[in-house]
Amino acid sequence: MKIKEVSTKFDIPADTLRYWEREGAIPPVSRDDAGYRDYDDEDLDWIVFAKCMREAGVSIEYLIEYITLFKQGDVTLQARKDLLREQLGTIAQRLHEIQHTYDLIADKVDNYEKRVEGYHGKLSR
Amino acid sequence: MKIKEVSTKFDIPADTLRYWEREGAIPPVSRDDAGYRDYDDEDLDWIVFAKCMREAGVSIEYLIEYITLFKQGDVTLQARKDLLREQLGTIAQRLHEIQHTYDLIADKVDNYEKRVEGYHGKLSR
DNA sequence: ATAAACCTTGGAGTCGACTCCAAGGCAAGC
DNA sequence: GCTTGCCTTGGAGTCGACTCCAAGGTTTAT
Repeated sequence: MKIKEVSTKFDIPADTLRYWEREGAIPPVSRDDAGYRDYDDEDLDWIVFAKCMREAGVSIEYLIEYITLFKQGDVTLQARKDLLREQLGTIAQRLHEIQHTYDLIADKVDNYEKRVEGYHGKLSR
Repeated sequence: MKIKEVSTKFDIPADTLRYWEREGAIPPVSRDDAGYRDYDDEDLDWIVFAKCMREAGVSIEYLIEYITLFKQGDVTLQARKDLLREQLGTIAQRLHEIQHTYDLIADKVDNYEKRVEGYHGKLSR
């Protein structure tokens, strides 16, 4: 799968895919004879992983750290687990914050609902 | 309440509080005789609102838009409601993305849990 | 009345994460 | 074999959101 297809499929700019790889936020991608990126299933899994993490607000730096450990093999299993667990905590917290904001705004919208009605009532009288 | 107290109370750098105000992401803050910011309850409410929104990933630009409408009074009630509702949608989406990532990582951690056990088992044999 | 600890503004600097070239190689259709 | 369209790299540029001065005013404690 060439870079443009991947870009379209996951809705991530090709430049960003290259950037992630350059930085080491995903492992090096397979290449064809011409030196073109040719993503296999494993590469795609990493893209999905990186995309999810980025959406959840995990920094590139964290991803790099994770990949660095990954490249060192099974010796780093524990370390990777710890890293992920730490992220899990951060994400849980973020989740609660956003949940909280969601409730707050939902409430505000409700209030506006009423006020807008009242306002129109006044105008039409 | 002076800026440093507010900064400590809400754990937001004073520079950021000034920045938000400069940009118009919150309305102008009350001042004392010396020209020092002296946050009243209403000002604090705006800080809380801005903080929540920022944590939920809402851009400064959106906040400015909201404040701009707010300053124009009741004529913009409907517009403000629409704006908030739009944000609500975006935040809901973000919430689901993060939830999804949370589940994914929780799963991954579980797997690591097992693999780490196996790894240790091998070593001690 | 002087030092320490606040505060002000305007403007410059930083940082993370892209995003956009330029210069050149490869590939498919006409 | 030439055009069109994709691909490569390295490096520069952008953008949002802070973050950090410098120069100067105020307040408080000693």
